[in-house]
Amino acid sequence: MTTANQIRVTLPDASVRELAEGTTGADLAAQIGPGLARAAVAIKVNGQIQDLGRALPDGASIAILTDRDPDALGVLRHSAAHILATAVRQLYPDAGIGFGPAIDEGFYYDFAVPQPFTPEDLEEIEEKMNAVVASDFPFLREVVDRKEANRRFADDPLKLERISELGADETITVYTDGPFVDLCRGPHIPSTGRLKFFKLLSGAGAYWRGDSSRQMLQRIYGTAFFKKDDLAQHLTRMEEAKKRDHRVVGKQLDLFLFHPFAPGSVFWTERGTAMINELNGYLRELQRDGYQELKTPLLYNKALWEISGHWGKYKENMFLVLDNETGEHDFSLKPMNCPSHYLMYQAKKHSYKELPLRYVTYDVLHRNEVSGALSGLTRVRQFQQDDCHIFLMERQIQAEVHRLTQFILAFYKTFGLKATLKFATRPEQRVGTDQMWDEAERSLRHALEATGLPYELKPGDGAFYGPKIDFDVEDAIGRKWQLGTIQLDYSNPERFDLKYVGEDNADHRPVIIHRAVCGSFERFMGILIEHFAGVFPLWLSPEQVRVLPISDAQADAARVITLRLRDAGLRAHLDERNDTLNYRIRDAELAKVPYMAIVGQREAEGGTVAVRVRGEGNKQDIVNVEEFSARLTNEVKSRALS
RNA sequence: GCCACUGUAGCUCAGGGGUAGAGCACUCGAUUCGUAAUCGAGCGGUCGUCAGUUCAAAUCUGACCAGUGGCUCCA
Repeated sequence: MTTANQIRVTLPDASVRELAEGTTGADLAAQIGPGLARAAVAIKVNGQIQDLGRALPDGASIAILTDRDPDALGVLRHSAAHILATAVRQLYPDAGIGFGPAIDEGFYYDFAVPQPFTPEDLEEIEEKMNAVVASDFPFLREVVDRKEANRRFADDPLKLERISELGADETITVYTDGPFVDLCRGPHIPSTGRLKFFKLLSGAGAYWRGDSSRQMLQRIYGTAFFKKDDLAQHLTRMEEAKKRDHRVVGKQLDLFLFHPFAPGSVFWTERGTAMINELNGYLRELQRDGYQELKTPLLYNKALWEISGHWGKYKENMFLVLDNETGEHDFSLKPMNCPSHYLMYQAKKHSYKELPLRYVTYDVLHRNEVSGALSGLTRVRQFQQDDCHIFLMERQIQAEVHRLTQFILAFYKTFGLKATLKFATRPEQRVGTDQMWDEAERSLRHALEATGLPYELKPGDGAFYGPKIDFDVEDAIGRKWQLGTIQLDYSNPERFDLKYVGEDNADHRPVIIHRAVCGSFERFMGILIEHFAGVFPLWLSPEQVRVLPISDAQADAARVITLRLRDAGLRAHLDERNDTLNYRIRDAELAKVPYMAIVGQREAEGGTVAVRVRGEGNKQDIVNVEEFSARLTNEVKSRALS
């Protein structure tokens, strides 16, 4: 039993400590050791992160967070945002204060100011932040009542709006660091001096509350770390990401281009087209068995979209086409394949024996994205999905989801992409009854759990017609991309009155699964370019071999070799330009060509080539042409990563 | 669509109120070369588009178009 004025807390190693009532996290850290006292950033009390300065409650299980704890980084960054606001308020005393959270890669803060911040402003603000850090102001937490909160933020309508939305039972807290007071739930680092390594990165406009009908605030992005090296590494990684940006690499390697006459639509060069065809070929190969590939129209009468519901919900995103006979925009380019597959399904009577019936289509889709949303290959107006719709019976869902999940994960593995699964449930904007959603979510979740794979829950993130499993992949430099999806749909079978004849000779309603693996070829290509930084595996390389005669005397021999490699199905090119061998080797290395076949006097006479492997420098390997060709075709076939 | 920034030869970029410059690429010539840039010469743009200010605009202003970073949205 604890005596009066004593409390007991449990530490992570399960040991129990008796402390004087009123002991704070900082006191406890100091009791345990001076090293910990210095390293402590915040404290976890019953799983909740709190300030070190708060008194510990009796009976709590606690853990002191040091700068090595990932949770502590969020605290640091959130405090960095406050320090940013502190600096901005000193330089711009009238600036309104929006939100300033920690985010994955750093932090931001939104300000209501009459003029956007310039890069020079950011430098000045950063300097001011350094002064705030040097002052080492403590972060002071205060609990205030609503009246007091309104009084303190009387001059800031953004904060007043936020206060007015807080529930009656919510504790209102404010944090003060030196001259700056902010409405904030915390927690924070003990004092501003703990922020050592940070950098402001950019300014940008951002709507208040993320609502495009509200005022535009000026957001400042920055990042912060506990260790100097971590910050340096992060900045280096940003540089690296910039270098492998698919728009840069795509130009260097001559894969695709854009033109102002077709904003948001890709022109694939010969080399880029070769890659797209490889991707598509691989998908076709994987779906040789059990799938039916279809081609369907691109242009549809609006009657179809009225049934599908897109005319109401999605019209702004559709390219409408004028019908000269009616003078109306009665037609539209399809923004998705689903309805065309339903029409194909409807066209015949189906037996339960055919199910699951898998339709796959690579048709071109058009979505009229707002101009500001377009971005390289990742967001375009015209694209191709590897779109598959599966019509099946409810009792087949589990096996099918299992099959699809394995399929998708195996596909990503070919590229060395690691995937994580997310389960997304009903969104606010949706069609269908709650009962239908209960049913759909239960089946999909059950099927997902039966795969035994770990997954993350994303409530409210489902499609408007059903819950889904999303596949996020992580690329070579640790960035995440949402790619594949498995969506369960009980709604469209109703809308389109889809049926199959059961064993009982009666009509039944199938369920639909929507499935994509790449998402879109365009975006997937963008991701692959950045993932591989242009150094593609052989099977995917736009140019697989470059044949280099050492001098004109070997030009004929080299030409014959090139043709033999092409006959073997390899993308081989001859570089017989009148330039030095060194020059042409450099050129091929920069073009990331996986193999160079160099032909000199000796090779021409011996029916061999001197093989140079991309990135491996001068390591001569003299190989018979047939052997070389076979080696490469095998490597292509295996789709090996390197 | 909204906020900001950017838009000069095929590419990367410099310049900047008096009608444009570099490197690479390209063409030609010389060189015929053994594993990451041979030498020389030449071609090439009216400075995103359209207006306006000015004696004079690529340079200043405005609108529009496109791109970039964000917001919104999303494959």
